[in-house]
Amino acid sequence: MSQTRMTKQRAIILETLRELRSHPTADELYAIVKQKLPRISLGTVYRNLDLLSSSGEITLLEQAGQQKRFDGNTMPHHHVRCTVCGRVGDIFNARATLPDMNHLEVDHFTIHSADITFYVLCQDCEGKEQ
Amino acid sequence: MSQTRMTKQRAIILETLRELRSHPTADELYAIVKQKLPRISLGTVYRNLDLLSSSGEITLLEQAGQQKRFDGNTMPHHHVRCTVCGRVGDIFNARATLPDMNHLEVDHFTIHSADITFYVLCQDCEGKEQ
DNA sequence: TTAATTGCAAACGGTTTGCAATGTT
DNA sequence: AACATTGCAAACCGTTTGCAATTAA
Repeated sequence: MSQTRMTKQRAIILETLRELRSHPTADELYAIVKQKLPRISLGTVYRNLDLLSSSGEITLLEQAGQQKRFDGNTMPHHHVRCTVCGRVGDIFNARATLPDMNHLEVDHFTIHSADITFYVLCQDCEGKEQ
Repeated sequence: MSQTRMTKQRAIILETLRELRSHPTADELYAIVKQKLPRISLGTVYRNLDLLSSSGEITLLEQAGQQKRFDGNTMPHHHVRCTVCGRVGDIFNARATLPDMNHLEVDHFTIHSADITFYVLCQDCEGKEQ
């Protein structure tokens, strides 16, 4: 189990991200942080974002950055996605009652569509855990 | 407005994806399609998946493949994402009543967490439409 | 015949990584 | 002193694209 050390870079990355209302990409955050630490590198930003999201101090949105996946079934349905291997399954008959999310008004936005993804640990990956 | 032509490649890609229960990545689909059309290229698979999802015949899951975005706020909340520019906003107080999706049982899966993303056209992008 | 589509290979862009130097504990 | 972290640059990998040849309409 390796220790983690609080570097100036890590502190400023975390502080900057917390202050922002936006949900920046790594390079957007890099541009902002660079104003305070002109010598910081993009690699350091990536490494810290990685570390901070593993420890739960920040969140990586919607599994973005993963490979594209395609679905031949265009009927409206939801998905389960394994947090370990990334595989995706369908949810047609949710036992839980889910509202119809389409054409809903949420805050001041008119929703075009909604995507609900349930994150689970699939049986294969559960078997491989120790 | 350009015509679209039904090529053997396009037909087999669509047919193969529809038959599959999985939600394959482009390279997984390529490997399967290649058994029927040994000379097909990965580029053709990408081009057709792109075309078929623009026309609504298939679906691209969860905006996967886009850049990673990070959120400094770890309080549970949902998101709106602009389908054009990709920018993401927070939904803390949905007017609509949304169920608590965490620690729910859906089908035979135990849900660890759920991510609801509402897809909208943001005001900036709405202004730029003709 | 026209122009959409293909296979190929090179380019692209976001992310990761190896390494020697630096900084935290 | 030990070793986690950094800056830098190169590598990586999924995806896109330019081009000449092919093929659907």
